[in-house]
Amino acid sequence: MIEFNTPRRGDSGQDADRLPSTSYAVLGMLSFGDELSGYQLKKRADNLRFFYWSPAHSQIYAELRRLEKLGYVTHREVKQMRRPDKRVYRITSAGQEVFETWMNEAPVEPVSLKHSVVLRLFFGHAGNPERLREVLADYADQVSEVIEDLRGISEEISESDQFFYPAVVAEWGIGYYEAERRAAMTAIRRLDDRPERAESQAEEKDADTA
Amino acid sequence: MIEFNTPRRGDSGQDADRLPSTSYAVLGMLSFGDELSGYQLKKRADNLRFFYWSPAHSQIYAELRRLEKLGYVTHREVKQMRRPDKRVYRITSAGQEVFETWMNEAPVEPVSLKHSVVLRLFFGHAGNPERLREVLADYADQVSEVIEDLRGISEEISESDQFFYPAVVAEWGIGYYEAERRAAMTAIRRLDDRPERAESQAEEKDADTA
DNA sequence: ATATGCATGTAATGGGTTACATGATTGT
DNA sequence: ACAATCATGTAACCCATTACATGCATAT
Repeated sequence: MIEFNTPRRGDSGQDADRLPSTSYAVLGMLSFGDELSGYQLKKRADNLRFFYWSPAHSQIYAELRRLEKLGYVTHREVKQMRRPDKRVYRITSAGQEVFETWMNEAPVEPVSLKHSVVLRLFFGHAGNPERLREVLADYADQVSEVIEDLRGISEEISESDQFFYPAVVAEWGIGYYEAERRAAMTAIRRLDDRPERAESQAEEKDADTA
Repeated sequence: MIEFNTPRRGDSGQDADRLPSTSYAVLGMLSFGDELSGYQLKKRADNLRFFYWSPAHSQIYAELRRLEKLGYVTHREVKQMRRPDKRVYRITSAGQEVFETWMNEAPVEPVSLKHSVVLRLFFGHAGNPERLREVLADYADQVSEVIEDLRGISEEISESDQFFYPAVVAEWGIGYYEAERRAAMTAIRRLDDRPERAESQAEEKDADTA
């Protein structure tokens, strides 16, 4: 019988597709066609930080080596006087192809998020309520700054059609962070409005009511 | 001379604080005081999935072993007839302490998110616009389902004061996912409204306009 | 019968970070 | 003079996932 013995990666040396998303992020940044060094790539990756975590520079270099081995990028040594040489990378047509395939065919994955502030809110019973309010307020402030940054970026880029997609993303980001700010503030209000079960005499912890 | 030779992890066998956030998630789930098996813990962790990724079960078991070695949890073997024994874990007072310290003292970190749909939107130039619209619509649908789930959970728990904090988190989640839905739909509208730069004659790709 | 849920774990591998390393240039 | 920026890379580690492994019980 012809049995499909679970075609998993590692079968034949180098497994064609199924790259980690970081690879696609790097490929994507090169998909505009210009040549970029690892250093520049890292800086560009930081622009994605609003909706995608930014890998460490060492990771970018590792990624580039991998992509080159797969034939998706090539590099060229650029000699510079009075500066260390740079190695600029360019996407190959094979790279363009796999990137487009990913764009069009990859399944729609849910966001993966690690929201440590909300995690702390969830476990609010175990902490100091005052401090929790501070944490939330602090978070709301941080978010406000991000919104300002995004508004700035949005204005800069929404003129030119060249940045059409990034502009749409910036708008998305603004909506997202505004929702975060609202949520944090609503949460604070909920904490304030809570009918406290020992208002004045406090000390619910290690007190009599064990 | 008393020199602080960079107290980094790995110095003295087991490094007091600075646990990964997953440890705190596990500790938090045990901070209610009940005994839980690794299996139950995994299921509880899945409830955090709306705002915190859920680790693999093997990771939970590994985490429990680590926490036990640190003295933050203890386990007890529970014999069951006609069923494999279970090992239930309980938080220790040392564990409660470090957890509370984390709750009150940990710095307010920004969310770390990997939004692959937005990543694809950002690189929209490299894909099929029709397909991108589909992806966005698909995402909006998935988000709608999450919202329904959250609404259900919210109604269930918002009665009892016992689930005060989780209820606040559920509300936050609803606000967040509603913003996501709106953002996805706004993005679709932007794509639709875009003044297409070659509407009828198409073929901007590998055509003459190189 | 077969699948699904309960329950626990190990092995292999991978993705990623932090710290270590080096070295020149430009700005303060 | 010192710090910051450009630029590239390695080593050590660790967090985490996937797959492998086992085995009983209940529901379909």
